[in-house]
Amino acid sequence: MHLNRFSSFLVRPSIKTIAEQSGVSKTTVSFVLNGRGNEKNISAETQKRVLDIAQRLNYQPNHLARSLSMGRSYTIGFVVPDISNPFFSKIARLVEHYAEERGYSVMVASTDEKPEKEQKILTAFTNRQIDGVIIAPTTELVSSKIANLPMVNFDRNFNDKDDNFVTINNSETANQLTQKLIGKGCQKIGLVGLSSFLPNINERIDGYKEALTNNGLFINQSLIIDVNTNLIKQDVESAIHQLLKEEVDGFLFLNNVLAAEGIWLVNKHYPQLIDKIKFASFDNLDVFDYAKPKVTSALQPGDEIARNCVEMLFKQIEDKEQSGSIRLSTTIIER
Amino acid sequence: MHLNRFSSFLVRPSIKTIAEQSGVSKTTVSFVLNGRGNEKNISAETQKRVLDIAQRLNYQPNHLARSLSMGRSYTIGFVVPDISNPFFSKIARLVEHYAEERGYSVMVASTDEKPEKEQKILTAFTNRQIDGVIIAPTTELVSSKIANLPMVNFDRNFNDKDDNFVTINNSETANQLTQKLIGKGCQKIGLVGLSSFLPNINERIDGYKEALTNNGLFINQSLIIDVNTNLIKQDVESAIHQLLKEEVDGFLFLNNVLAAEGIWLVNKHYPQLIDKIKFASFDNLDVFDYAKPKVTSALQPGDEIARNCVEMLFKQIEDKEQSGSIRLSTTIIER
DNA sequence: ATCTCTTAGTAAACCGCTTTAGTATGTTTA
DNA sequence: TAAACATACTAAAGCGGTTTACTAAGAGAT
Repeated sequence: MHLNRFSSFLVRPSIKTIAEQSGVSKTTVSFVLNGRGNEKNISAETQKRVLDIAQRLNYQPNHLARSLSMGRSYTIGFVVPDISNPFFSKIARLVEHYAEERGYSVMVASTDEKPEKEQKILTAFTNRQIDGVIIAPTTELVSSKIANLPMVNFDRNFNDKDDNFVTINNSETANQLTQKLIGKGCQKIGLVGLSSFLPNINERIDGYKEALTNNGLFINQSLIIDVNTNLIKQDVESAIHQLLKEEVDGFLFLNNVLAAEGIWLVNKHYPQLIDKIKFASFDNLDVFDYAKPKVTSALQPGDEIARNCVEMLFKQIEDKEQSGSIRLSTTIIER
Repeated sequence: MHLNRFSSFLVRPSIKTIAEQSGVSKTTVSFVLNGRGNEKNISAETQKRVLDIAQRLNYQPNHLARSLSMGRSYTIGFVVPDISNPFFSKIARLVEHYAEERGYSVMVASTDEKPEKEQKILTAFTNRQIDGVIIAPTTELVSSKIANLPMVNFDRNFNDKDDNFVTINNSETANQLTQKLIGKGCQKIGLVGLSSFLPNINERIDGYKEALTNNGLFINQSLIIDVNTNLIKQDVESAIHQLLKEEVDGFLFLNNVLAAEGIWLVNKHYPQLIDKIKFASFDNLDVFDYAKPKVTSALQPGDEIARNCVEMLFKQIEDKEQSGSIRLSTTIIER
């Protein structure tokens, strides 16, 4: 055994310490501290004695030992492509909040949209015995499914079965955003998306196409651009140039990162066009509130997403019950 | 013992399983799997046999058991006021990255600037036996210091001794930002800050005052406003009204949240003034790049902050060595 | 022929908790 | 007056690892 960091001058009290000092067995101490004293017929005096001593020693349970013994760590994982993306960090905050309410802690990690990194993270987390994971996956997660880890997907999903999945009405939202642009007079709308192999992104593209068709506009494949996640800066830049060469009069960005980057580039390279072109974006950003140009955006219900994810996960962990999928509505913010 | 989630149909192999299947003791398996086979005189054949079987069974170590035994969890905590604040979430991402490089996982939590919540989080984390914590504290953390948990402070610090602390040159940066505003013709600069009991905030205020004095401008206390963290929206709104009543021609915001809120409000209530007033903000926001009005901001070196925090923490954890404080430089981005 | 070294391992304690299957004593009930 | 029951507790195994202190067998040195 290694020395732990307390042993040199201060030993963290364990239930053994309490047991010795109160003259009862470890078993009794464990029962009392877990509030099972009455159920287990421990007399009131003994219970009081144990509790007093625990308090006096400022006893804190070793959660690791507890977890090892119970096969439950009361810790969940939150795995996303990039925790510094405001969309994800807002949800992280809320997940943390709802998890804490139930005594769970949260480990986070970013996958960078890389399947190998995702796999590594999931392995590290399951080895740490997390009880479940909330994830915006980058790939199919087959091997973790096999390991039978309770899991809730959000934002995207690769399973054929729409199990344990929290998402938004992607195609409808894209349809509405496109409709707004058309309503503002746009006739030629460029779409800047990414990772079009992601189901949620595909739905967004479908919504966009639907809106065009409904309004008698052409679907022009050269106006639909798929950016490489690993080359966002460069790819968005060439997308902007290309689309403006095609003389688009509106942009639909499929997420906040693309929108922020794209708008910045239009500002930089084509300031004369900035007032003539309309912008719409999936995901809201706080700054859209005051920044120019005005951007029409789709606000995802972060709080509901987080709450549903946590609830679904706990349903799996605690009740061994699977959930179906939930599709939440976005709020279109017109500016 | 509870059944763990595998037991119904699939038992996770343990070193015991490997030991049985390879006909050696648990001890030997442990040595081999930890790469100490040669050191411990385990023959090459035995090592190969053990490793092969481990691989075939797809053995994954139970990190909890390991941690319990070793008194080390290879997990650290990252505790900030609000993980959804981009300043913190960016650092979180980097901390996660540097921690992962060394095989550590990261638990995060938000304190909401509330000391009781901070204390609860720290208790939950230490009970989970984290090896150390990187924290932007809201209070003095006396009790955790007593528990002897390796800890690195960043952004702010309440200890008299400047130990294990990563920060930026607050007063110099505030001075420079103020100077920039003056250089743009401002004569009456309103300061919107918060939590002025925080040492780092105080330094920023000092820098602001210094710049005024150096330029022969008056320090007017009624232009220095302290916002209540729990009432940011309301307080910033009244601050803006009050300062504009005083006819300020420049704003210095002491962090990104205040800046975003303040600029939005000026835009909303005083659009006619937006081009006449100059804005400067501590912390950069991506949107400052393209948003109007132009904001001069101080970019904190997130990567260096994160790297230094992680390094300092590991110095404490692994080498039992304390570090002094590091003060990093910001980059002023003029717009 | 004995002593010492090296090689190749292993038994068992331990980390701190939970839980099962008891025990011992007194109290009812038939 | 023995059997059944309730009360108040406990010993010990187990979770899955790590580590210390040994053992047993063969090789080399004296």
